[in-house]
Amino acid sequence: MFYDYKQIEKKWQKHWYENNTFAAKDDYTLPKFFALVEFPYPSGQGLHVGHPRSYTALDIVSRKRRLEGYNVLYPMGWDAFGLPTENFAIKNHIHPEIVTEKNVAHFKEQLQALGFSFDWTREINTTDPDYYKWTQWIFLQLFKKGLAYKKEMSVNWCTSCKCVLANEEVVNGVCERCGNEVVHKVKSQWMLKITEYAEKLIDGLDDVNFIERVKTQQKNWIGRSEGTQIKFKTTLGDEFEVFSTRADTLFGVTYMVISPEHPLLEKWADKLSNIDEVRAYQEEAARKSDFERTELAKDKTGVKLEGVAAINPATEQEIPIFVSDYVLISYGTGCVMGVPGHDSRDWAFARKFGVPIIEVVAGGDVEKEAYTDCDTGVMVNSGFLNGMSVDEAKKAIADWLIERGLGSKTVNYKLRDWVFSRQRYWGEPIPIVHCDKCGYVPVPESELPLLLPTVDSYEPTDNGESPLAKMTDWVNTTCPHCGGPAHRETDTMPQWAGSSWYFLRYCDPHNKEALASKEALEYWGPVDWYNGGMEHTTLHLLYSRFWHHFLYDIGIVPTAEPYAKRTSHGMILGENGEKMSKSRGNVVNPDDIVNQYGADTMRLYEMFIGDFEKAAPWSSSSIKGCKRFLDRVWALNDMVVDGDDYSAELESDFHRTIQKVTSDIEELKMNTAIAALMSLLNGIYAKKNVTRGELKTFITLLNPFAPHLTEEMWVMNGYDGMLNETKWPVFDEAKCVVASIEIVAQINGKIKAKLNVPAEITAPDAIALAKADAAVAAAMEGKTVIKELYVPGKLVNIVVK
RNA sequence: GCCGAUGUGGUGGAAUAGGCAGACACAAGGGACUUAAAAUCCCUCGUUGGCGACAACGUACCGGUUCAAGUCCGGUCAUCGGCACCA
Repeated sequence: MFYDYKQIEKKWQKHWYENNTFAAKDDYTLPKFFALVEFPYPSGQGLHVGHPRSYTALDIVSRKRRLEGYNVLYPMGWDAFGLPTENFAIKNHIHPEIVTEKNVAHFKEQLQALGFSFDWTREINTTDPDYYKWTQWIFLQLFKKGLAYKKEMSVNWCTSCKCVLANEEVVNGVCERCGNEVVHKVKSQWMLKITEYAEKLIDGLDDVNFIERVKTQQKNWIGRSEGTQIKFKTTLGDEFEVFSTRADTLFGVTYMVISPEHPLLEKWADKLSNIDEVRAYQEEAARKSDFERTELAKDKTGVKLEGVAAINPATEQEIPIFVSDYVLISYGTGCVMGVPGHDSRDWAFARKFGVPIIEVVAGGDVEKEAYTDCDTGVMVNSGFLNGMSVDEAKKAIADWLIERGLGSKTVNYKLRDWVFSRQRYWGEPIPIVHCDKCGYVPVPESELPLLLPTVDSYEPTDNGESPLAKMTDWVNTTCPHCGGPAHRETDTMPQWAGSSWYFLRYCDPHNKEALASKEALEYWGPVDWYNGGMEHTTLHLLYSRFWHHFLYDIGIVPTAEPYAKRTSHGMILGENGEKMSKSRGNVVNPDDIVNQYGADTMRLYEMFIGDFEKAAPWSSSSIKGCKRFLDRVWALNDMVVDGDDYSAELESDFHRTIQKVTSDIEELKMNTAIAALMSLLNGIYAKKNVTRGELKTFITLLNPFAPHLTEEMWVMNGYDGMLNETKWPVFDEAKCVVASIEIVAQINGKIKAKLNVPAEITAPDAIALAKADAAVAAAMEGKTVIKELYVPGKLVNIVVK
């Protein structure tokens, strides 16, 4: 009988949705499993075939865990604030709320058409005031603890989005989203002190089960480096500090460099005879965009300060000070010591500006290039450090500096504080009021949510203010503290705000009193398994870990780390092996696939496509194999014979397949799990019939992958209850082995024969059997046996000469 | 430049802990069924040589360890991802 996937899939999707079949239970005594996938941004383009790769994988894990008796929470929601919706609204003069609503409805329909077992009773939306009330509440807690602060600073400004960007959103000097130029602009911005959590965010990685590349990427991004902070006196009688990881090279310091933005330049201004030249250089540096700084900056520029010099504390010699933009104001102290002999940037600078190069670590040729090796060199020209290794010298010089009050051990991070303001409309209003008398005052918690007002135009202003700034009725308010006139903050939060805690809301999504009840958070937290894209490693994943650590510190959540386990899926590429994009014309639309092959085939194919963690190109012909497999499964309906047991010829195959599918799913090796099921099906076909017991196990194993087809077959064949309520099959280890196995006989590692032997055969018997084989005997003819070995279940190898 | 990953047939990819390389599929070729096509079913399918049972070679490249290497070690090349003047 023909398998009508369109009708069958729709039927079950409706049934599951109307009956809340996959709703998590509120019974907190059951063993729990919280599976999480990144909730989508509901764009106008609809679902991408990349989304279902992640969603299907954890859907499979969730469905299996339910059959194993877990209380599973597998939720879904909408990360709906954000620029594309706002830009669409500007262009078409439609309120972003209406656009969002429409997009969400479309996404939801598409997700349901794929048969995911999401708990739709817990659906959330970051733009819902009942939700963003708590986003604002968390911000206020950060503010109260001094972790949210406003700062006049140079920010990344996207000229096209007319909006500031976080450092993480600037890619190769251009805007991550639109690809347009990013320039520096001094603006007053809300900042979150993520740097205060740098250490905890590194240490926390030891307590979680994240795939290694996520851990290393986060560690590199945070960029911890240990070194020494060293004081240098100047000829003007004052002093300044530098940070160095190579304090051992102090005797080789022949100049200093300070960043063009450094405040010391102002302090020294009237003492500098070439101040005009310095000012011109500062202006030039400020004009450079990030793109110019990173792409064109390999050639060193700079100006020597006339009228001030530094004193090397080790040699007590005067050394020149330069200003140069290769030193960043935002890292370390904004000043560095120049060691041209042992740092390639300093070497290039020294060569260009004629600064002497001194060798202090022997082993290279500092006339030709900087010698940066720390492992093998020996200290020279370095007074009391001479003869030491680099490591010994680092310790000795640090002690020497500390004793004299000239230095301290310091740790620096590449991580910067998080720029949290956006001059845009479609985001959570920042719940702060500015009062001339009282400064920045939080909106009282009782007044949350601070609703986003309706505006006439969503267009950002050219002077860089949010469209909210034009809403004077809304902006002008009274100070919650003194009652005097005050105005509201008009910047909104970045898109990352709502997604930094959304998983907590799933635990208790309708709670009016708290972001979630304590009991719910204690039962469900932490997320047991979180799968998502690598592109979120240094953004969403880091931000949400930061917020969760903070919420832990103020006693809201039960663990410091939000996610016990993190895995990552590879991208699905276009058929030509390139990234899918409209401009390349290689986009595959999930709706078309569901229409043509059905959801079960789509799910199966996305899991069979290859290694889950690797990128894989879409293939419109390979998917046919998956459809063919499901058609063959359906055809089992006509092959059923009585019998609750496995047939003798397939018994061990069944046990081994259960074993393999069970473990493969947990390791996200879906492709080999499916291959095992295909092999088993081929075995059933060879036998030409299937017992009721065999069919039951087979469709239960296949159920997480192809839930509609298997549920229908379950009902058709009259098994008890529903398939989604049955038990996951168990295997018997003893029955996984077969009585007779095939081993190979090798001479000097080359295969000469294949032998059928009993599984329990002893080594001497196996070797004797091998020797009895004609081909083996022929190969041994006239040779001396040196060694004989038997690898149980695998092979016999006879070494001869 | 630094950090990480990857490299296997025409294609996607398999191969616990070093033990039959190419599972499972796709594509291709041949055959059956059919008026025909689609669908389905059966066979072949790493390369070279041979009519042939068979032999030699083969997991990016060079070398090493081992009875045995896709897998371990040293080096080289290529591709992808991340970071990139971070002192």
